Amino acid sequence: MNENRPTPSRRIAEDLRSDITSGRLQPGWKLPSGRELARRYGVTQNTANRALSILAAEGLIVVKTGSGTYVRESHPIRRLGPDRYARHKWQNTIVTVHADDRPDGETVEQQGGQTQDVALTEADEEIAAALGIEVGAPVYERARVMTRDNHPTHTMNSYYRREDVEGTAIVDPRPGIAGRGGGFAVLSERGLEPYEITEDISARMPTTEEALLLELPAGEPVVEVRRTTRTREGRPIEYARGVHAASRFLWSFTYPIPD
Amino acid sequence: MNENRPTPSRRIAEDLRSDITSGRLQPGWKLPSGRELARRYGVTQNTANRALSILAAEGLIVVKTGSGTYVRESHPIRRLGPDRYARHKWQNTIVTVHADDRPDGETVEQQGGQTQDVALTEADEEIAAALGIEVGAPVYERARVMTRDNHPTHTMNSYYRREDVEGTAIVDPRPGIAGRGGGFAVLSERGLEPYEITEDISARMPTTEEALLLELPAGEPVVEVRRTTRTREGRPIEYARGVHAASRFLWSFTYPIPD
DNA sequence: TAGTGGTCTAGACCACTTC
DNA sequence: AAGTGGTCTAGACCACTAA
Repeated sequence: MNENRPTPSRRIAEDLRSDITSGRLQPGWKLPSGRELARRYGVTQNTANRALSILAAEGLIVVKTGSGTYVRESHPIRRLGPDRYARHKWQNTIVTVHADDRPDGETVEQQGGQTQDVALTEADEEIAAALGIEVGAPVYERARVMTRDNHPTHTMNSYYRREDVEGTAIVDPRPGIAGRGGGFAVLSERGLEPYEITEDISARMPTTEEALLLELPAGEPVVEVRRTTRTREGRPIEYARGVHAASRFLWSFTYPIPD
Repeated sequence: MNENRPTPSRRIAEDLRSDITSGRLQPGWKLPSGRELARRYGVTQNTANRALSILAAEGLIVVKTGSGTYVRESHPIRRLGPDRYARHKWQNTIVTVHADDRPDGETVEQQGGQTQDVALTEADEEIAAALGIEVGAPVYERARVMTRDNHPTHTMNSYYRREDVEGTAIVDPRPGIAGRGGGFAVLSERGLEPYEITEDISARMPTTEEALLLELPAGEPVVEVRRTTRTREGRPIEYARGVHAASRFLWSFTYPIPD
């Protein structure tokens, strides 16, 4: 099947798409209803709906069932660079347990919140390789869901060797500890000062669970970030895996050209 | 509408999905046909097809019209890091014009090829900002489509200030010049040695044109890379914008934690 | 309660691939 | 020629939203 044979639904989608990209339909505006499009183009409602779902899969519109379909509004995009791990942001952090009376440094996450779950589990192959331990070895998992303006934006699951964090605030299941820098501060106190980070970045479509958890509209991919943190000696102290709603973030790296 | 109400099509999709993730259906294997599923589940072919298109949108299967649907096979993933720009890869490159008699250094791109289009055009806002010039100023655009095993993997459009590359091999429309390092070598000869790179990385669904050009299956997002190259003095000499098939690449960055 | 998107059945045809 | 995915009409019902 020629992927671009003009079928009625594709023609309708095309019209609407050009209305959107040209600005005739502004972000946030409501599109004609499926029944209205059906009437206008002399097709079935089913066919008109198909046109809408094409645009939804492209991420151009957002569907609010029962209400209508709307031109997608772009969120402000957060630029993520190495700075967000900067030492001065956690170096002098007093590790408190309650989110409310945290002194400062957490203005980084302003307007943001997070849930937290801590569990002792076993290292799978990926975690084991990253932390330099055996598969099945006990690791602490700190699972977080970050939110912004009351909507989830990304998850971040950190893994630590058991002996590295046993008894520390990291393992305290109460929320509040270790926003961005708390974990690093705790590790530092333990003599495991973070020195180097490796970030691996890739993108894919979300699983159904992720789509639900992150409230992703149809047509929104996710970016997967795998982060390994090591001491100056190269000893891995944290492995983290995060899933981000793609439209809300941008990763930025600046580096000198290597020899 | 509850996004997870179990409808017939979703139930079928769910069954197939678990067959795939569990390994009962191996990558490359053929799924039951729509008509067969319809018969098995007692639904319309239309409904069965809908189930398949759900999986396609998730990127789990690949559809070969007229032949069948198949469990998606994962490509080998290329890991992209700063090394690919390393000086030794282009420092001593003799800039030849024909791809065939290139001395070496291009083993980097083994099994790969590229098309090339050069044009003199006008800087849009984004390009102008990156290159530090006025909007509408003349820039050379070098548009490339990279292929691997005869399939396109990504595009890369580079932009240069006109005066920087006028008369150089970069502007020669014949293919062959400037695979990875050629452009850098030429700029170096002009006294504009690349020193620092900034890469901005984001992901989204492809436009219809991109999907066609990159032969993207349904449910494959793209990663957009914006690269700015500067001299030691901070003078921008190249701005490039690339679109990558997400499933074929991974970006990796290692850096010390900043202060 | 009226309007919205979402989904379904039943039946049909098209373009493509495979043999 | 048989089988495949893709799409369509016609008509129907459901769950949800908003007034």
